[in-house]
Amino acid sequence: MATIRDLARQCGVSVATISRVFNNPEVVNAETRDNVLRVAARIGYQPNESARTLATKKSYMVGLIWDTDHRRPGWRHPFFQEIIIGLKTALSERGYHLLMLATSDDEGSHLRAAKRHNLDGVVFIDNGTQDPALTQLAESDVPCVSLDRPITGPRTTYVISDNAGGARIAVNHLYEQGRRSIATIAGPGRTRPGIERLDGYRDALAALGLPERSHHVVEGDFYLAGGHAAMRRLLELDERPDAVFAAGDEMAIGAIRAITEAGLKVPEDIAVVGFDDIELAALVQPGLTTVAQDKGGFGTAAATALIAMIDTPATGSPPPSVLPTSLVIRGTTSTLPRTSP
Amino acid sequence: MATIRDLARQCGVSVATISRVFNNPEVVNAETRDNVLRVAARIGYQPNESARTLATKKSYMVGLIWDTDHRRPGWRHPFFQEIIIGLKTALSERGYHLLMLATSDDEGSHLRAAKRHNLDGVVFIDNGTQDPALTQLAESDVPCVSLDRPITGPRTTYVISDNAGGARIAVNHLYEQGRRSIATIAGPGRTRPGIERLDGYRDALAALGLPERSHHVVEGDFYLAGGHAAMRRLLELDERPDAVFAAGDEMAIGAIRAITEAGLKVPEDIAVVGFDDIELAALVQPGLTTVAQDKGGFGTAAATALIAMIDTPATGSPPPSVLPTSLVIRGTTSTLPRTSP
DNA sequence: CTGAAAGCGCTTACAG
DNA sequence: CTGAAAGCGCTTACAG
Repeated sequence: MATIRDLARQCGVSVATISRVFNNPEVVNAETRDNVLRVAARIGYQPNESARTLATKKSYMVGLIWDTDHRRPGWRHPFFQEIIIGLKTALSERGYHLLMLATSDDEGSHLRAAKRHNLDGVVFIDNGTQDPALTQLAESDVPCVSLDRPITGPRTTYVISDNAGGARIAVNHLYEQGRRSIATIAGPGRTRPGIERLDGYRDALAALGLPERSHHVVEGDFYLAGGHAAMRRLLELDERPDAVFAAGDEMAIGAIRAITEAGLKVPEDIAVVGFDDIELAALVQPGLTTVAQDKGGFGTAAATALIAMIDTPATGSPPPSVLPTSLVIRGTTSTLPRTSP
Repeated sequence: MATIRDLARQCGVSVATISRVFNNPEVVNAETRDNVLRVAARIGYQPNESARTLATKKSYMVGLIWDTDHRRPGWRHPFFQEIIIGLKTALSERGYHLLMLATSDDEGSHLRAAKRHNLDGVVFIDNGTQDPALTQLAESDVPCVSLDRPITGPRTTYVISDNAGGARIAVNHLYEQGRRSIATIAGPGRTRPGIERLDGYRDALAALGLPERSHHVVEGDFYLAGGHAAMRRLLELDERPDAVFAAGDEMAIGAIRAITEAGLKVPEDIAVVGFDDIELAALVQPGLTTVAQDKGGFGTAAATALIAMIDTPATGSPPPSVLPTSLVIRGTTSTLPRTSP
């Protein structure tokens, strides 16, 4: 590997000039600059990032904390792949790379890992726990962006979907389809999306003048089995709902299965709306009507917020990004002719 | 951040001794060592990775090249998430981190990016193209592991599933279920898995003494729509098959849809076996019998091969890893009572 | 077992 | 616009 010294020698200039050509080109004489660039290309010179980071304290690397512990199945969510890609793409447009941190790096101290590697920022995907290592990181001076979980700190913000708004859209849609007995399979009460989607459901019912029946609210776990179990409980009610808003697509699919097993039809007997718009939603039959989250938007918003904090040291914490959701209407709420794939 | 100099001062030793405590502990006096460790913990010292990398040329970082270009939908494959997690996990157990490289970093020269960042190795996920930047990297002295695509170089190896073996298992299983007219929806002929799975299908037919009918082989694209279209062609044949081996789960699901639309039943009229065992395979109804790939195994095998090359400079290219596949029997080939989720 | 010193490849005031 | 020099925080022969 050619070093800055080699290049300087070949160009007959000092290493300082070489450095300027790459970091502050407008300050060097055009002719010298062009020559340096030409020679650099010829001998394949490129600055060593470690040396650069050591000198500048800037690594152009953003850490990603993504807890993939087997014991917590949350990471299986098909969203993460799209979120990470969105993040990676948005970051790399600004010249940053993504460093995936080992889960229990440095005795679980993510902050230490961030310092060791001179990370310019960190983004973390909610792991559903109140991990003290994440809190410590959020409270530090390292720019942080949290996905899907509100968390605060001097240079910390978060990105989240408009969960309540999405839930309202879902309920309103069911109402427009003529449904008047709308139940919900909620997410776990300890998760932010679980809470907010339930709030939105309640708000929508109230706004529509529909009574809220406590037995029409059952809690699931965001997974298929939980949705299935929750639906069975709803089916046992005397006052059977004619529609269900499930706070997650997997639960919605579990619910549909329970409905079908009970000999009822979707959407004729019970209409179903999910939340997320996972790939599967379009593939099941009938297709699942659902509230789509802007997966790519998570990555873009996170990258934007992070880079704002990185580039402007004076910036404290930008306001959280609340991503709009949108309704995707498919077969589970509408009896229009089904389309072929 | 405390530096090695601070720590040395507080311990009353030289920086060389501090360095040894962390890199070569057995060579320093036990008492001194314990004291250094104690003080280090107290003041929160930890070595700066950039400085360390600059001095040693070893970054403990492995690059991941994962082409997520929108124009190529291949990256949507739900496998990648599991593969990446397996890789990350296996790597971090050995102290390595994963750096996700921007797709078109440095004018597409991944080799340059690897050099700049002092990467110890690189793994790349097949993007389905003959990317010259990948070839260049494979031919360099940088340890490389390719996933799902054979590629060679002085310090390059790859990990791939036993595609032909998996295809044979699938066909044999259909045979055991009494099927004698077994068609296949093959993967694209330009992809390695596509070719190998077709070979396995042919081998199995020959071994079973079944005739191979050319019109029973149709090519798909690994996606649902392709599987659907391919199946429609098979259904138009005079000699309709009683079983189909689809070289990918999404194609299998597309095929099932086509069969259902034609008013036929799975598995009664036509049994179906897929390949991959994506999450969806267990969620569709009836469940999809399929040849499971060892997703986690990709990551583990890649990490093992890479670290062997990194740790032993004398090592050339380890032999490729061929991961065993296994049959997962579900409803599309068996009419046993369906289980609830 | 330990220390002084050189070196890794950059950047950046400071002079000119 | 350019160069000499110090410095970023480590590691590692080389002596002792």
